[in-house]
Amino acid sequence: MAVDQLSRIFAALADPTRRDLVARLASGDSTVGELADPYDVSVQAVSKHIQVLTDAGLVTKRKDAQRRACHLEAEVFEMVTTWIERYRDEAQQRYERLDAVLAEMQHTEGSPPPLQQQQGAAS
Amino acid sequence: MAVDQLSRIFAALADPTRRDLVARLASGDSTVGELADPYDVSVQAVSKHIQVLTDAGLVTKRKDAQRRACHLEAEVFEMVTTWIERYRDEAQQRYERLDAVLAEMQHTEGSPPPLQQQQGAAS
DNA sequence: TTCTTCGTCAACCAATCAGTTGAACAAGGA
DNA sequence: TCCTTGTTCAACTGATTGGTTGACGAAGAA
Repeated sequence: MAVDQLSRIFAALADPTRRDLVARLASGDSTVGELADPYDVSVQAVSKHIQVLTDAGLVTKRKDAQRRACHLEAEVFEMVTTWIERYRDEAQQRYERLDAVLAEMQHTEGSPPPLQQQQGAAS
Repeated sequence: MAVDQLSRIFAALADPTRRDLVARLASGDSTVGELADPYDVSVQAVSKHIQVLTDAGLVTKRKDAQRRACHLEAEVFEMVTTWIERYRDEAQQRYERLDAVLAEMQHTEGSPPPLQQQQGAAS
């Protein structure tokens, strides 16, 4: 495999159609045809999207006559959250070490932090 | 290019080099030159990677003479974890419901479970 | 002033991607 | 058996991406 699984997962979730497929699969397994129905692209295009999700390990398929029942493998999400939380926590701890004023900024989500307060990089 | 921020974040993190940049920025702010140093690609290529991270809102830049101090905006990660946890939890709950359904179906063993019984909140 | 450093912009190239259409295949139903 | 349905495969197209090189602007150093 040329690309690691984490890259495939992120790349798979970077597409809004594929995120929508994941969202719908989270509420129940579906066949390719059912999944393709709401979109105004071809079934083949949706089949490709599902293949991308499958390659990333996010979806598995089960044979059901001619149909393919698609199932969301939600455990794979752990790889993403584990990766993110590692660096988010690291950055957060750096924040807290840096300045108590900055620590308060972390609670006010939504307001962009001013750059000036990040002086003195920890390098 | 009307791509939403969540798509830009996932796309930005889909590249191993960019994830490495994020990892390094998590432990401290750095200039573009410092960030570019370890890789054997051109500075321009790394500058582009940083621009992708900036467009996704993951990195901000602060002017420092000719240098640009890059800073990781770790709060943006919340968008990702929020999205993921929503569907992971949903799938997890469905899985538990499915377990109950399957347990009940073990009376009538012999036929594979039809898809319809795995739908939690479809209709 | 001129030189050097740092970073970005512009143009280009090869590879990948998301979509298309048409064909093939597998399985049930007539 | 043939026909229909569900899905994938193959080939193609246009857009995007990750890389390159060369040139440029901004700012400190000589």
